[in-house]
Amino acid sequence: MSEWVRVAAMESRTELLTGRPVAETGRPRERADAARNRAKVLAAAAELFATRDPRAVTMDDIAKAAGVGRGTLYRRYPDTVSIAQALLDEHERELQERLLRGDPPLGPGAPPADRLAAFYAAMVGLLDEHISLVLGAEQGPLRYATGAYGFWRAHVRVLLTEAGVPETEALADILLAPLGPDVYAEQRRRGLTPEQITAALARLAHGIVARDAGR
Amino acid sequence: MSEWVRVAAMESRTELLTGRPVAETGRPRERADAARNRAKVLAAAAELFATRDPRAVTMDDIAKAAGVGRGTLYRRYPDTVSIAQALLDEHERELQERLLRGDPPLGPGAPPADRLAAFYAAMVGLLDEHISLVLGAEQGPLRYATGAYGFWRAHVRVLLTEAGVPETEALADILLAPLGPDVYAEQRRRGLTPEQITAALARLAHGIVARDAGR
DNA sequence: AAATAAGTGGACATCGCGTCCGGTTTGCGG
DNA sequence: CCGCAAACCGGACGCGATGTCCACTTATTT
Repeated sequence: MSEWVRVAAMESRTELLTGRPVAETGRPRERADAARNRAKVLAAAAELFATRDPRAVTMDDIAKAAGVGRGTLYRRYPDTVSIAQALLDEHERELQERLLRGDPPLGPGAPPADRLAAFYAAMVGLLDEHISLVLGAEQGPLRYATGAYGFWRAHVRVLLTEAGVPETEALADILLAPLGPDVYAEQRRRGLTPEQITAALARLAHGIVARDAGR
Repeated sequence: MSEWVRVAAMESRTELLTGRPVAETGRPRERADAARNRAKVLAAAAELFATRDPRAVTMDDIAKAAGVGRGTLYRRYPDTVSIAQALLDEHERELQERLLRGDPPLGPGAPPADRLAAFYAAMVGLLDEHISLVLGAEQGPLRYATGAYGFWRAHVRVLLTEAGVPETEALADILLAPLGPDVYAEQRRRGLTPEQITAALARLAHGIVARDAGR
C-alpha cells in the first residue's frame, strides 16, 4: 500500500519514533495528528510485544490498544513485523555505530578474532534485552531481507577477510546463524545464561579465526 | 483430538507411509479405507510441498488434492507441519542410523572433528534433497520440539565431549544453527552451492574441535 | 474562512483454521 | 451370509485475522 509508507518505515528511523517532520525532502511533511497517532501506535505496540507472546500480537490488538482504527494502522505499517522492526531499529543503529567507529575491541583496532567475539557479546546483549521485539520482528525468512542482517553480514565478512579466512561468503551466514532469535530463545528456555552463550560464541570466534591472524 | 492420532504420527514411521497395520499392539488395527486415504494424503502432500511454496501449503489444499474431507485430514494430522515431518522422518531415520552404526567418518571410529564434518556434509545433503519438505516442516520454533533435533543435538554433544571441548551445552545449539532450513535456503538463494556450504561447515568443524583431539 | 489534501476509522469481503456431527463403510460375531 | 457396533468420512459451521475501501473529519494553505 501507498509506496512511501514502506519507504518511511525503512528510512529515517529516529524520525519514525519521534514523529519529527521529514526535513529537506520533497514529500509533504507529516501532519500533526498523524504524528500523534504514530506515537500512540508505537507506544502501544512496544507495550504489547513486551507483555504477551510477541508472535501472537495482531494488527487488531495494536490498533485497539492504540485507540486507532485498522485503516490508520495499515496506512503506515503493512504488518506487525514492520512495527517491531521500527522499534528495534534504534538499538541496532547504535550497535552498528559502535562497530564502525567505537572503541576496540568492538570498533576498529583490535585483532579480528577479538572483534568477532566482541560483536557476538554485543549481539547477545541486544538479543537478551529486546528478545520480545526480536521475536516479533522475525517471523518467517524476513530476517535476511532486513537491512540490519546485511550489515551484520558485511561486518563479519570484513573481519574474516582481514584475518585471511577463505570462504567468507558461506561462513558469514554460518557464523550469524547462532544469533537467530529462535536459536537464542531456545537456549534461554533451556536454562542457559547469556554468559554461557557468550562464552561459547567466543570459543567459536577464536576457533574460526586464529587469535593472532590479521594483525 | 484423539490422542493416539498424534501418537501414530510420531511413532512407527514406515508404517505411517506404508499403511501397514500396527503389529503387536492392543490398539485396534487400522481399517482398510483409512489406510487408503492416508496414502492418498501423503502422496498429495508430497506433491504439493514439492510444487509450490512449502510454507504456503494449507490443510485445505492437501485435503482437496487428496480428494478427502477436512475432517479426515485433521483426524490424523493436526497441521501441515506434522505431515511434512511424517514425510521427512524416513530420511532422517536413515541418517541417524548411519551416525550410530555406519562406517567412519560418519559412524564411530573416526576422530570427532572428522565425524562432525561428515555429519555436516550429510546434513547438507539431506537439506538440499528435501529442502521443500524441510521448509514445510519448520514453521516457527517447532524445530526444537522435534525428536530429530534432540538427536542431532545429542550427537554433537557427544562428539564435543569426546574431543574434550567444554561448554557443549551451549555449543551444540550454536553448531546446529547453521543447519536451520531458512539459513540454508537463504544461502542457496544467494547462489552458494552445496559444496561451498559444506566446505565452510567443515572449516567450522575443524575450527571448533582440534583435528587431533579425542583420539 | 474556504479550499484542498491528508489522514481517519470501521464496515466488508476473504481466507484459513479447527470442530462437530449426520451419514457411510468396514470388519467381526453370529 | 447377515446385521451391528465401531471406526471413519467429509462438508458445513463458527471463529478470528487479514487487508481493502471509502465516506467522513481534520490540518494546513492561501
